[in-house]
Amino acid sequence: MTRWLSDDEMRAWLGYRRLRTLLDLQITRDLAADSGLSDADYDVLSTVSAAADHRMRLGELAAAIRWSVSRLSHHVSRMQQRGLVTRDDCASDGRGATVVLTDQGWATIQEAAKLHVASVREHFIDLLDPADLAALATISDKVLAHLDQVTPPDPARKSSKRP
Amino acid sequence: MTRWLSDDEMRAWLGYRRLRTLLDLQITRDLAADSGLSDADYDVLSTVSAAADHRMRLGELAAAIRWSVSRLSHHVSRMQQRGLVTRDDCASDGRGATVVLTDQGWATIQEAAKLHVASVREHFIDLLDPADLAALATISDKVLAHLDQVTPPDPARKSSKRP
DNA sequence: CGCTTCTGTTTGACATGTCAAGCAGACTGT
DNA sequence: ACAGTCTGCTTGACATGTCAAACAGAAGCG
Repeated sequence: MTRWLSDDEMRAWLGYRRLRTLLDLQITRDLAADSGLSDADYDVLSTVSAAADHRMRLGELAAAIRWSVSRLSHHVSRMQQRGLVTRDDCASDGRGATVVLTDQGWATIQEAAKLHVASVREHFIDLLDPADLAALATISDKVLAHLDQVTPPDPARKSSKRP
Repeated sequence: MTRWLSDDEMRAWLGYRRLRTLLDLQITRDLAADSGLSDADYDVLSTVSAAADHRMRLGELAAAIRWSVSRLSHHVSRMQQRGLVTRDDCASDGRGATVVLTDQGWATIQEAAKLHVASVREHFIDLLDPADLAALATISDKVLAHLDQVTPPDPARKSSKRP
């Protein structure tokens, strides 16, 4: 009954799996060594720094980086301790919380971004030729299009399969 | 100074990043729903089940799935509680611990594997054509070859860069 | 208004991962 | 054989992630 993976399919799948494991490990390691940031920190800082005024509603931010709101709330508390961000009340909504980059946070992410790009180039992008990059983009487009259907990014989710 | 990513490079990198995030999420979700296993559980069970006699030294197992020994030790304890594996003394080395699949563990992984393959096909492999699969294998080969140099799989590691 | 319900966020309890000891059995050289 | 060291594993303290409950303000409605 089960359609097992052929050799080629297995090679692609295991390749992806191992790539994911080792590449992420390496990039995380570099990031920590170079800038003292975790991947999580980097995601938060880079996303907020791209927003107008370097500030963003907590919920929006969580959605942007696909985290649970609770995870973000905890993590922002920790980053706040370290002086990277601040929490601010939201003018238009009394319940709201706004995450704001501190000066230190801004300085940190600017420096980190440079080193991070270097790391990404060294361990990934610069190893690939244009055809590889194009193929990768194609692959992710295909898969992401499918996943967006299965689990809509935000509208009423009813998980078509696996109830 | 910094060589930022071009549009194409950025597309490939972000595509990979998002792919990794969402695909893993989906597959993890399926695995939990279908078989009550976490990714971690699956890695352990499938690796041990592939070994002779369904048993494996703790250290070897840790190396095979690229975990720290400590992580594995903790996790095996939890899986032991759930009746999926057992710990056994090692005949040839008094310090050694051997992880052994229980009957329940074996039954579980066999069932889980079927559903897992289906999930991998549905959300990934079956979405790609042979050219995509080949490209993916090429990409991971290139990157993994590089990473193996930077951080040797086990021999004396001296981390050439970033001291 | 005053109620009910909804929403955005926080919180606490608990699961899982990491790091640095701790420990006991194996190995080595004298 | 035995002191010193190495190895394989376990443990405990702590960091981070998840889930469900608790809240307070916003919204809709009689």
